[in-house]
Amino acid sequence: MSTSVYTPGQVSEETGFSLDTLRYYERIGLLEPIGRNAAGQRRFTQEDIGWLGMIRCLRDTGMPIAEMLRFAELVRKGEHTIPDRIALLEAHDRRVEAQVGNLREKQTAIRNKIGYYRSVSC
Amino acid sequence: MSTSVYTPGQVSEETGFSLDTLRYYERIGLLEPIGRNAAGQRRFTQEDIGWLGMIRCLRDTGMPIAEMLRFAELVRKGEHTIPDRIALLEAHDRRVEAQVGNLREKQTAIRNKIGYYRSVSC
DNA sequence: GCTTGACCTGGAGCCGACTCCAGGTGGGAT
DNA sequence: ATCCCACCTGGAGTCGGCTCCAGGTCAAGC
Repeated sequence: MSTSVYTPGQVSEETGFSLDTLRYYERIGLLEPIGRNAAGQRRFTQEDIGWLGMIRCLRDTGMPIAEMLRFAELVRKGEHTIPDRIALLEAHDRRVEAQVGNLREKQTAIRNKIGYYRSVSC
Repeated sequence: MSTSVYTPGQVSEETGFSLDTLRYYERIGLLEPIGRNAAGQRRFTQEDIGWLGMIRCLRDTGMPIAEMLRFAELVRKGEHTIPDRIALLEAHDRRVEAQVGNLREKQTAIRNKIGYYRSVSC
């Protein structure tokens, strides 16, 4: 089993994060220091990519970076923080739920507006 | 029928926009110039409040201010822009739909993660 | 053996959307 | 009368989250 690694370009391609964003995330500690080859270039592992997938989920659901940092720290501190991680993710899940609810509600209003415009213009 | 007006404080209370945000929106032209009393203080009409409700919907569903400005201009230009307004709102509605879909998808992943953590820690 | 292109660094810049500030005015309740 | 509080203005500041830049290093293909 080859311990395959990925170049920044490949990771950017795969995760949708820009090269700058990947470097930025490493700088602020959202990613642990990424491994390097002899020339000092980053080589991401499968695990890094998995973690970036998690980051992607949290970002896309509106979690601020500050909170993702807290989550990252919990992960680093080891297994005994799993209950805390669950709590954090559950709280976030509730916010996502609320977000969807709010979105749906506002969407209905927008659709009503469209309907109104249609009734006026026809 | 009294043409009732509202103070900035009341409008802020009712719409959830801060006083500064209300002034900001007027400055950038998202609100038309708000009426004033003798002392130069703003007095919002029911219509202003209705428009702010629309703004609230669009903001909360992620429309950038630049696009709300375009919409505001259409509204100002009169009835003949109604088809354009419909088009704009429909495009936005599609984005909202996509947003909800993405949110749901990511939420599922987060819930799976929670489930995984539970399976590990129990 | 040279070019090309992907990568490196530290630091500055940008963008959207507010938010705050200083210094000033006016009006209603006590 | 006086106090206080809500309001006013123009302009500066903040914040989150990237994004860009200059100047440099390697590696591989032609």
